[in-house]
Amino acid sequence: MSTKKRITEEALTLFAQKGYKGTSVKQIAEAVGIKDASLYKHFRSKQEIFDSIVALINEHISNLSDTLGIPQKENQNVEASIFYKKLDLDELKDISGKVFIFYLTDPYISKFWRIAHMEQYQNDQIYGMFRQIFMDDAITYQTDLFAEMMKAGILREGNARAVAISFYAPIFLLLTKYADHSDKKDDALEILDSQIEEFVRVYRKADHE
Amino acid sequence: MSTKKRITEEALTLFAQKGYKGTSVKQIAEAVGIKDASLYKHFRSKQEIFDSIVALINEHISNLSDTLGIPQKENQNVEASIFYKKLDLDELKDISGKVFIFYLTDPYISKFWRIAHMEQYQNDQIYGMFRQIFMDDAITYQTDLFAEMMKAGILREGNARAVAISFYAPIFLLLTKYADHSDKKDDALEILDSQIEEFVRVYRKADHE
DNA sequence: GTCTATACCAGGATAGAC
DNA sequence: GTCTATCCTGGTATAGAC
Repeated sequence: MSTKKRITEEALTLFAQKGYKGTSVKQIAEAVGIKDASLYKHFRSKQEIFDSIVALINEHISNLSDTLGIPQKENQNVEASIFYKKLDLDELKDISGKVFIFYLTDPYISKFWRIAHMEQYQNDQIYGMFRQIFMDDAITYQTDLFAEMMKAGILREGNARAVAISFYAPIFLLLTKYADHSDKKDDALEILDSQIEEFVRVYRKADHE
Repeated sequence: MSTKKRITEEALTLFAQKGYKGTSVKQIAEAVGIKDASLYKHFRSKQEIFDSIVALINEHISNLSDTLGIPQKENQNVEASIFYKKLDLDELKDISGKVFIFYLTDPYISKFWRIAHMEQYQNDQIYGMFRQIFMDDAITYQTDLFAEMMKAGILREGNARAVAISFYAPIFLLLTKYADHSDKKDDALEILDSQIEEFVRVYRKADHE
């Protein structure tokens, strides 16, 4: 791996542990195995290292949405997605658990989550990314999904957005609670399962039981 | 107000804006209207100022639970609380809105929320306080409340804890989203209302409609 | 209990040799 | 592209006069 890339990766780890201000360029350089002065041949400033992290995470997340088959942009055509058409409640349960565990254990996502929380009030860019990905996009996606499922007669009729928030908010809370404790992810999964069971119990249409 | 108290208050404001590392003792002193050196007659270190903030918030929150009539400790006797016995779903809606707005606008709570998010990975104490108050205690409280309401026949039978998380998690998500935007609190309230309406629609027992 | 002056150090960044 | 040496700034904290 190029030295430049290694600097970005090590900085990501350190910023996620101790925050931007809590990490010195010397520490980053040490982690890479060079002197701090050498680092300035690759980046012009500490801020520029941070910016490269933002770019790295953006890139990583773009790749993810391809892999997971989950649309990232809100203007994406929901009806066109195969994903939606065939998804029933059991699949919902299954895929939620997988996405949850993924978010909890993926090294980029979990570090991004930590940095976003620490730097949200100092850095508009990371704050915006966090809100878009983990709040706005996630809720929009679930809303569209549930609206489709209501149309398809899988889900009880209702306010799709409110239902989506009811479904997603517990996942968000669990991510907040366990983002830094992936060792306790079994506890988190147990709670998640009972949440989804409760959701299915309440929202599944009678004729699908 | 004593100078010592004023230092704590100004530091609370500044730490909530720019974080612990992002705030210098000079800035705190300026906000108070004294020189930074004078500050050391009241506190022996910057860390000690931070500790006084933790104490201040703890005190404030203790006072709150008296005012709001909401038990803070999990070992408190739930059945004994008058609050529980007479609460029906309309009251739930009403009190949730009030507590939500309070959390969003109370200067101590909102600043505590911000500091807790920024310093959670550097400071075990504030991290623990945040989790206890906004996660564990809140959920325990709601769980006991809903269990009582199920017994009383107000709420549909079910997994009280899962129902509690379904109810509380959207509030938590909204607090996260709007903690620093109390100007947009009307937007937040609107979403909150539709969440509670959806909750009531689903969980209210038929004979109570 | 407030001030001025100052010690001390760490962090970000640059210069220039190799 | 890495190193050593160095600069500069700003932050925490202390000393001592008033």
